[in-house]
Amino acid sequence: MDSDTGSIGSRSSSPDLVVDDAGGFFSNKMFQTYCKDREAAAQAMAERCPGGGKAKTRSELSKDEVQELRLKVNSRERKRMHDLNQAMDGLREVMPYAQGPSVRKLSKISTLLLARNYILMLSSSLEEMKKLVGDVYGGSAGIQSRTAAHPAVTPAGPPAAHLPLHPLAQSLHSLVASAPSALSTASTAAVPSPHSPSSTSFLGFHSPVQGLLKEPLHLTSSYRHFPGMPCPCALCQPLPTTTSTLHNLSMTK
DNA sequence: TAGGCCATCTGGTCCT
DNA sequence: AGGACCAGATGGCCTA
Repeated sequence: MDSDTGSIGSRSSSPDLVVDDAGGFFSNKMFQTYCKDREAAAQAMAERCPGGGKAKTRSELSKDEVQELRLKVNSRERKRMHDLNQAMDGLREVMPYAQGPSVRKLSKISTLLLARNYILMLSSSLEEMKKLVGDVYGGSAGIQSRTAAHPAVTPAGPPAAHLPLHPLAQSLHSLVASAPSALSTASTAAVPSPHSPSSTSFLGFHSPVQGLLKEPLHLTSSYRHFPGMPCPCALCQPLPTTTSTLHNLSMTK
């Protein structure tokens, strides 16, 4: 009857979720108020004739069969939403946003906006990095010879991953300090996120073409950048990288 | 208490 | 026909 064996709702505060015998998820109160007896009848019927027998049109279905069908559809929809929430959690995990028991989870809309902005910021940073690398290597001959040696790299420069981290971090720091504000200044258009105030530092900036790199980047107080000191912030880690470093960053409300 | 966020149910639509 | 997807409705929980 119920194929929903997915995870429990991702909502951090879902105290009234219970798992029924069939693996379905119901709110306690909804479960109580939502025709418990009818569900039992549907389950009993499902047990009696699990195969369903000959197909009937919907108008031919009995009340119990309609109810059973309804429960089945509900279960599928529930599973679909749980899968969606799982994907959303996966997205949250790779976001440069503090995670932990003391930190409220990003809302869905905040997660999506943050993800978009983060991607835009990374793209912008990558472009800037390419320019800087091009400047470092200077003459076109050098670049051409290197490019020939590494056919996969773009003429703009070798992949960032091939460079030592430190210069990269320095470049990023200078980039970050000099301008951008992809991550800051939540515009009035930003979705209000009262439950995750820190997220606003990443929300609401305009497209990189228009708004990126125009205002100082307001890193959270957790991301202090000191000259010569290794920096744990997300921006200073080689990309792509594991997200564990991001996970360890904690920002309390 | 209002507002935000969420899970769930439900009916409709589209696709296979 | 069945399933996936979507959007609206509803009600619960939490916070300012």
